[in-house]
Amino acid sequence: MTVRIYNTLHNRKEDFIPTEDGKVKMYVCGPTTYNYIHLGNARPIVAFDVIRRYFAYIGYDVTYVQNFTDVDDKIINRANEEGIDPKDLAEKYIAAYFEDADRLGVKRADVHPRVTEHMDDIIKMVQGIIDNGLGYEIDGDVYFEVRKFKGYGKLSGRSLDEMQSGARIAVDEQKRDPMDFALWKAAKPGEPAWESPWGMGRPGWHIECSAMSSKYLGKTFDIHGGGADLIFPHHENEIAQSEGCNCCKSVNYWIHNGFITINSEKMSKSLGNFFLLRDILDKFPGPVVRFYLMSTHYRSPLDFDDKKLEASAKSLERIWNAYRLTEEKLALLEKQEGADSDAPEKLSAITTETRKKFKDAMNDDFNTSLALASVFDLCRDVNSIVNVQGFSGGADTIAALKGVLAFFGELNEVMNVIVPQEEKGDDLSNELLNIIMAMRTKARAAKDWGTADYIRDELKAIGIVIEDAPDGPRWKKEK
RNA sequence: GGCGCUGUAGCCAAGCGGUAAGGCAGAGGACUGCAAAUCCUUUAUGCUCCGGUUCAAAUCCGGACAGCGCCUCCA
Repeated sequence: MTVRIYNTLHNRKEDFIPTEDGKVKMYVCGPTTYNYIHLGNARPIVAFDVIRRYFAYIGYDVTYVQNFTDVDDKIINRANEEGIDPKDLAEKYIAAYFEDADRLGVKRADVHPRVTEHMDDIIKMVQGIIDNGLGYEIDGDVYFEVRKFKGYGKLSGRSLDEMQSGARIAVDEQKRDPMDFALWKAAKPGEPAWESPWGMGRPGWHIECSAMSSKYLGKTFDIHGGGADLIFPHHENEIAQSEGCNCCKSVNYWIHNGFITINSEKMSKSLGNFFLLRDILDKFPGPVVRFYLMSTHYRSPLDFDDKKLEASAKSLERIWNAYRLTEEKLALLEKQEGADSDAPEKLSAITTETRKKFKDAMNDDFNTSLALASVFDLCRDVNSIVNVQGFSGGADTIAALKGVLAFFGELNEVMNVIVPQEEKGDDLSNELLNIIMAMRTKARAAKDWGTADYIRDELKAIGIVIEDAPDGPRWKKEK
């Protein structure tokens, strides 16, 4: 079965057909690095991380490019406020971006190009647009002439005339049309500037993505992603630039994620109702936040509050418990002799079925919510097989349990939250805990419930949870 | 004003014409010294409302109501 993708260009789901067999070339708009990223920024980062991981999982060779906008009005303003060099400011927040993304389990892109390192490519593209008769220069500024580009508006589904009637844009007198946008801006005093055929200046906002995507992925590539608020004008303009310069279709599939909302209102920097990702990550582990972001389809709005993250934490715990239970059962069985039952066949049937459901869900426009439902089904089935009283087994059962753990690992390649991260402490504290657990076991044997419960309560207070499982007591760290 | 999205149980959320997945919370039961974890059972004659098409609609069409987004920097 092929992957189906909701393509903003045609407002419908379409079969994914790569430009080159077996390969996926995708570009996602990255952050403007003038601040720490907020939760809303995290959504596309995770959504497209999952998409890219999924393509790799089903055998595609994926090239993933995500840019950093490191020259921009906001960066310059902010740097001026702080009295530092814009370059240093951008570097600081790029480093912070990677810290945040790492905590969310996001894989690095194959290339993270920066605007400041691609001035030649950008200038070349602006020149190409001018040479094709779609750009014009006035006093060091270069504009794209939208009226000259047939098909302007095809992504956002608007016509120039409709937009102008209700537009709230200030008309710049020197532009030929109010909708014309800047490809190159003449330098103002005190701003970073680069040499160009039109004098010192810097790129407009949109041209960077056109220049860098075609440089790394080719003139025509498969997937371009970003937030839904980028559809217009950013992505519309990208199409105009890329196709206006290269004279061929630039992107086959446009994918846009929905917004994170607070009380049903869009979370955004301009509204001021945003939460910094790192602040949330200080309250909830990365995998919990990642799971929360994947629990809703990427195109739907996702409302945020702490309660939802708490529910996500509990849901995730359920998956992790199933994994641990299997792990412990396996360890137990490896130490004792036993005979195989029908467990191996059942376990293998379950993984086969789950793998199919998981893929079907993901193939249908990356339906992570449905895909996770199949994982929960898997957990329930595995738990019920493994947790029966007196469950034992021989070589086949042991192999099947190993297979289940491997399957969790397989799913983890895509979701990256299925397998619990190792949370054991250092050797010394593990040894001490084992001694304490042994003391408690003695107390319980002597029916000294007071001591046993005291130990359990005190450990709970420092984040160690004791469970007296049928196979014996075990401990784990909370969350 | 133009374009577009959304409305499913207490909460979150799948579903895209064939008779309501999954998670959280709740109830009952098994297991347990008590818990925890786990399992079993249970929780929407109904999917904002009103019409229509169809043998069949949460799903398609029309209308109403409510909420939201883009059209301006924004993921």
